[in-house]
Amino acid sequence: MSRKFEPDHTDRAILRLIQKDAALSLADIAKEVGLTPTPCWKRIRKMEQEGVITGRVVLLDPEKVGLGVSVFVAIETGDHSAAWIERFAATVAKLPEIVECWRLGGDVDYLLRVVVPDMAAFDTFYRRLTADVPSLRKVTSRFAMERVKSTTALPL
Amino acid sequence: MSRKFEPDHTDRAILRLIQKDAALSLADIAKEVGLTPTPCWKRIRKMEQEGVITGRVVLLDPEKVGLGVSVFVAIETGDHSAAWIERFAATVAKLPEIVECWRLGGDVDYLLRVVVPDMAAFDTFYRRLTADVPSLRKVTSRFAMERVKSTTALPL
DNA sequence: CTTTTAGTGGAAAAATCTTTTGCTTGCAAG
DNA sequence: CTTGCAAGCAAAAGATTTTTCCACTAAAAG
Repeated sequence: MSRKFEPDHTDRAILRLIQKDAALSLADIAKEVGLTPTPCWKRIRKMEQEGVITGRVVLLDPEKVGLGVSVFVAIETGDHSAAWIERFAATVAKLPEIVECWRLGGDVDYLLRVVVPDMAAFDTFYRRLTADVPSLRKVTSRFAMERVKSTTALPL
Repeated sequence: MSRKFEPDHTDRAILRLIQKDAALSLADIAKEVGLTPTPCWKRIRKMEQEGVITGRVVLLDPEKVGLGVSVFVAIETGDHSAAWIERFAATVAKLPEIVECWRLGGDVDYLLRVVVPDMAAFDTFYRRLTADVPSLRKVTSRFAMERVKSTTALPL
């Protein structure tokens, strides 16, 4: 499952470009990587089919849409059963404020990033989370003061 | 600076759609939100000009391109001077493995997410980071075992 | 040595999508 | 009233994407 794809130099050049700006026309991409639009398009289509490219999305300015508050929530659970994990995953999937959830190794079991309009909304979220998920041993919330860097572009 | 934009119901519907799939044609978006392509296009262009939409990007499967390891690095600094902060920010901007960097309130000063191919690469990164940045009081690295959820779509 | 086949690229045509233009309507300020 | 936006629609114009078909190369097969 999920066999690796071996992008060559040109594939990587294409990916580097469209990871930063997916609005580039094929003609522009082609010129940049030294090809014509057709082979460029074939490479991109192939990478989409192979699942290397998982999607094209629009990014928003959180402040501008009134969602300027990001909170990191570190969770330690007291229950590591499969049933608990499943339930937790379901809750995470259900709550749209949770934009990221990682299972970690070490002292912290899960790390979430939660996006809300303000502190009051976070409180509402927090109550819902702790009400929905049983056996939370320790929950630590840290508020983001500043987004120093944030990119969706992987270091290719 | 960065005045807020007040998207109406239709704007929000458009944003919800293209946050998930920016490859949708105007005709599809228009049909979905109950408009024709032209006003749809005008709304999108306006939101781009206003800075609500900050970009269009392609997302990749990290595993497929051999960047399956994400590490969260929590940093506590011993120096809170403006000079240190500036230097730290410069280093963060320079290192492409750092895909996210947040300044937090509370015990942890900064939280980074670092993307690398494997543990060895993380070690290389870690040495470079600690060599480049002075006055790090405490650095805690936590490895991601599983990406339970990860979306670029804000909860509109 | 050929011959074949798979892989990669290119030019041009076809199909589709984006962007512009011009017109219409509704509504509110004067 | 009527003037002046603001928002939407349809159709035309302009680009871009996608297809089709062909050429070239290198490596495997005969």
